[in-house]
Amino acid sequence: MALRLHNSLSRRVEPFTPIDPERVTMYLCGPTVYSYVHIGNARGPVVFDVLARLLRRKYRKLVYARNITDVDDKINAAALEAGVPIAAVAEKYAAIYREDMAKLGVAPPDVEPLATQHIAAIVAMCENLIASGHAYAADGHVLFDVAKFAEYGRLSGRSIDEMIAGARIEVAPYKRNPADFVLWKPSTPDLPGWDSPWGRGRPGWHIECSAMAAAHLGDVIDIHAGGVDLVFPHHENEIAQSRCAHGTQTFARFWLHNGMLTFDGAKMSKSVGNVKQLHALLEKHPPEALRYALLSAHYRQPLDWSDALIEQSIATLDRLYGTLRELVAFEAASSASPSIEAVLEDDLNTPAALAELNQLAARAWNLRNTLVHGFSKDALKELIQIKADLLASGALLGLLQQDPEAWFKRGSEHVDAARVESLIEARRAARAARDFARADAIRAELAAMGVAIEDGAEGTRWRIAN
RNA sequence: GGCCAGGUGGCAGAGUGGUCAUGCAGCGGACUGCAAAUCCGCGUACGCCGGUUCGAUUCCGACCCUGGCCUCCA
Repeated sequence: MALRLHNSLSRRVEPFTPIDPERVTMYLCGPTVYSYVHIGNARGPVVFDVLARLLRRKYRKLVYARNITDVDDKINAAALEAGVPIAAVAEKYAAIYREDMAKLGVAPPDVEPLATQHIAAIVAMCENLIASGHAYAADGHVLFDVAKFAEYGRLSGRSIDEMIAGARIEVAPYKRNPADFVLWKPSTPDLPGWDSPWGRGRPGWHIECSAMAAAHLGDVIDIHAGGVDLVFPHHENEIAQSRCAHGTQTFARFWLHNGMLTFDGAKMSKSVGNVKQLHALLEKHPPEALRYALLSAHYRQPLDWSDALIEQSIATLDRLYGTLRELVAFEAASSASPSIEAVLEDDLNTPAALAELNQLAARAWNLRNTLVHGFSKDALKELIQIKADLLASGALLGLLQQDPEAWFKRGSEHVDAARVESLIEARRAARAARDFARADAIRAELAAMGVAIEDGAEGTRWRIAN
């Protein structure tokens, strides 16, 4: 089956074909590193990580770029407030971002460009746009002249007239047109700045992405992704800058936009104040459950974040890892082609993929039970195939890759395993002696330690209680 | 106000013109000393009103409601 993706440019699902199948290019707008990100900020990186995994299976080479915006007014403000150098703020939160993404199972992108390392390219792009008449310098600023780009507004489906009519911000006097946006702006001595033909200054946000995408992926890229809240103005502006600077008919052939995470009935955002910080959630909950939760809805749909969603994700992973735990004795077959690939190729339908994952696990469980009751060559053959499929499907989603025991004993560093084992042995002895009061007392003691026990045919095993 | 998405069973959430999503929770049963875990079984879901159709949750139209963008934002 062929990969099909929803393209925001056409507002429909289209067959995806890269310009160069030997080198597929994808860009995702990364974070501005001025503070901790919230869980909503992780949705794009997670769902497009699944897309990256899919593309790597299908094509020989993918170049996936996810930038870091390390020059921004918010960073300046955070540094001022903390009384530390601006670069220190950016470096600190960029490092935390990388760590937290790794915990979520997000594979690092092929390139992670920093805005501050592309200043020369940004300045060159501004000069280029001025030379071609698409931008103008005014009052230390460089502005993009939206009237010079006929297709401005096409992605977001709005006209320049509407934008002007709906403008709620005060229009700066140096703008020719209220919709013109900043490519370069002046800096004061206390703020980061670089020398330029227009004086010492710093880049506007939109042009950073255009410059970094061009530097690492080329003038025309296959896929550009980001949150749906970036469609306007950020992505609209990127298209305008890139196409005009490069003289191309296309900037990104496919525009992919993930829906918003909501919380308390509204989009999760710092300005609304209804945020759940990713870093804090990772300390409280199994990271894999957070990833599962983020994949539980289709990426273009809104997803309401809640404790119940996390609990449900943990419960489902318990079941899946519980099945895998029963299958450790069976060696998985090799070179599996994940059966969930087909649904993922249908515009990244991760909920359907998760449903298939559960069905695979159920099938594996049945086969395992069949084998327990009597050896069957066919059942064994199918089981090792399904186990391989389950693991390969999980790998495509970035799930189920840990040792099942590690899942059930996560966070058990605080538990004295030797003591748990000796209590389990004492309980076994009490039960053998039919001293159930003592056996139950031991079970209660274990529960107080945060340990849950499961009696099985082969004895008792333990796990960390949810 | 303009432009976009949506409204599916207790909850989360796919999908489809006419059998089944899937998961969580719940209920009943098996197993267990009792639990837990596991297994088996169960529940007349598609916002509202019209239309098209032999048949619509699925297509069309109106209406109601929710969310997003229009300003920083994943």
